[in-house]
Amino acid sequence: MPSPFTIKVKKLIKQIPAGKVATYGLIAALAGNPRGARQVARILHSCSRKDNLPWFRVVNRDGKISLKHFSGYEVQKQLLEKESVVFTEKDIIDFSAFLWSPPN
DNA sequence: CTCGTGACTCCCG
DNA sequence: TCGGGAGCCACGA
Repeated sequence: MPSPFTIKVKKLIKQIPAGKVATYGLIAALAGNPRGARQVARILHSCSRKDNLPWFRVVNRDGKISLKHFSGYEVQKQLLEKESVVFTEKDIIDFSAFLWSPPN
């Protein structure tokens, strides 16, 4: 039985539409735990495997991919670009255009 | 039950 | 401006 926090995180992630991204901190805050950004990351890692979550739509607060090259970085970038998310030359996502705004 | 481990973030030199 | 250190807390072994 997963904690309520985990449940909410999963639901929120699933609500992110294609072509948009969210930050770990945002998801954590919406799930009721502003300090749980790391847990979001962990949940993504362990749960995306069985729940088919769009983990690639979550990036760190800089709008950058947290993964290291050749450890999923390239894959995530490709998946996002496929959904028309644009990266700058420094591999940063423009939040003013692609940050997901959660419904009330 | 206890312990180690992070796809993070904030704070301070 | 930039880098390092510490806090945070859920999950799996």
